[in-house]
Parts: sequence; structure tokens; C-alpha cells
Amino acid sequence: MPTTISITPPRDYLLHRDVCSYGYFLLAPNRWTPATRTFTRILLLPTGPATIHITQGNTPRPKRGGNLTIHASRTINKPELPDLHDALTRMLRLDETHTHTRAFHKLDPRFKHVGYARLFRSPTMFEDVIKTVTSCNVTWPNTINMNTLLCHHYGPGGSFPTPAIIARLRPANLRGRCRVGYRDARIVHLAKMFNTGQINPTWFQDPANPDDDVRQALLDLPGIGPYAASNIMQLLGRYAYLPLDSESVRHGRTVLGFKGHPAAIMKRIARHFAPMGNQQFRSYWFEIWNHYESKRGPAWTWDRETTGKTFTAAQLK
DNA sequence: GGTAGACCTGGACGC
DNA sequence: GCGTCCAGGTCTACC
Repeated sequence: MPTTISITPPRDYLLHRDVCSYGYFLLAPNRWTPATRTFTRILLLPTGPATIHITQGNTPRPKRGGNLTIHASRTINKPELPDLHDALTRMLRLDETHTHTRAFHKLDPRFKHVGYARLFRSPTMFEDVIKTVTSCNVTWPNTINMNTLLCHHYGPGGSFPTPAIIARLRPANLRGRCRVGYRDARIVHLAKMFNTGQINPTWFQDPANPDDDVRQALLDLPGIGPYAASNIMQLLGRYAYLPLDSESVRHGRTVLGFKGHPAAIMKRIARHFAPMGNQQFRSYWFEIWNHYESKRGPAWTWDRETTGKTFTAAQLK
């Protein structure tokens, strides 16, 4: 028996804008349907996988803060509701209230009008970490492929695989089936660390722990370098670091007009966003995102198989 | 502490 | 067709 739930989001929440705000909304098991502005994914809950459809309002133009309708393909038992609620809150950033977004817009008013502030993420830190590892040193379509294969081969019912499932795999099998290449052993190692509690998401997500300590702990993990650590920081809700990479260099050259070698451009970018302090990731990211959208149209109109494969700067040349 | 080189994969590009 | 290059980096061995 399907279950339908209604959730009241923060008063400035806009589903199509706040979901289609970071590339991970295009990665399996996530799916966005532009025609109906519906977010769909298979979530693994305590009694098994459930397909969740999320919409906002009944009109073609949803209103900010309008209630979210969560439609589940099966009965969601009462004991499962807290797990569902936690997953939705993390993924959709429902914990970032209007007060949080206003703090960002105060520092960077460029994005106040359109309301950019929340960045889509995964329901678990584990999924965010693995998605980040699969985005390093590859083209975006390859990242899409790796995540599709991970869910297809190892995700219960098509959900994202759990740490316990990946931890049991031989790296060679993971590589062969999911085309993850040299990332195989690192992914299995990370899964083991999550599975045994060596990586404790609660510690990483506790705002009482200083940013510098959290970032250093991330840098100590296998497969996590400066770019990945800074990116995972923003996925943890910590926006004080920039994930500088080849994409940043292109942005510096094409949009900001910086010239010189990649290392020099990265330093200039760091100086450019430094005044944004603990909000600099968002300032940096939405500047890039805005550029993508100026070339490819609003992100909520992108489809994974077409526009969604061609939005990165490397393909905007 | 700074820096080459290797590392999977798959698509783009030049020949 | 085939070889080369490189993409939203990381790691290791050197110096």
C-alpha cells in the first residue's frame, strides 16, 4: 500500500531550485523529471528499499515554502518514519532554515533574488564520499556511469550500496563490474572504515568540531586529497573551503578573466573568494552554477541522459 | 615541502 | 581504425 506524507519545508524552500543545485542530483539512484518537477530515488529503509517521489505543490509554478508531497511506493511503517525523515532532511537540506540562507545572502547579495543557497547532497555521508571519489580525475559522463553501475550491481532494489555491502567486495570485482578503475581498493577501504565505525559520520557532522580538524580527518582518508576533502566539507555543511581543481581554473580563465598558469590562477581564485569567509564555497559554487545555467538553461530542465552529461566547463568550450 | 609520474576509463581529436 | 590526450585528483617516490 503506497504511503503519502506531507512535509513543511523552510519558508524559502523551492524544490526544483534547491534539488537541481549540485551535480549529484544527476547521479544514480537520484532521478529528476523536468516535465513534472519530480525528484525520485530509491531509499533503503529499515524494512527494505522504497521508491520515493517528491513534488512541491500542484501548480506548474510551485511557490517558495510550499509543502512537499512525499509519495512512497510501499507502506512506510511508523518505526521507519524517523529514518525517512532524516534521509529527506539531509538530502534536501531541510535543516538549513531561512536564517541560514539569509546569512549567505548577506555576504553575497548576488544570489538573494534567485535564492541560491542550498546544495543538494546524499542521504548519507558515505554516499557523498563515494560520489566524490567517483568524480575525481574522470569526465562527468564517466562519473554518471560509475554511480549507475554501483546502484545496479550492489544497491538493494536499486538504491545506493551500503558500506557493509561494498566492504565485503574484492576490489577487482568492484572494478570489473562498476568500471571504477584504480579507485577500486580506495572505495572498498572507505566502505570498511564506515562499516567498522572508524569513520563516524556523527563526529564529522557535529558543528562543535572545528573545520580544520574535520578537514584534516578527511585528508587522512584513502582516496581523499585536497579537492575531495573541500568538496566533502561543503557536503557536511561547512562552506569555508574551495575545492580548487581544473574546473576552477577554467572558470577563472573564462568567467573571471584571470591569466597565467593553473597554479597561479588557483591562488587568484582563493584570494578572490577569501572575503566570503565561511561562506566562500557557496559564493564560488553558485557563480560557477550560474555560468553553467547561462549556457545550458536552468538546471531543473536538465535531463541526465542529455544536457546532464554536458554541463561541465570542459564541455562548454 | 615540493614535484614528476603512474594510475583506470572512455570520449574527443588528429592522422 | 589507431594512437594520444585528458578529464571536477590522489598517491608515492624522489630530491
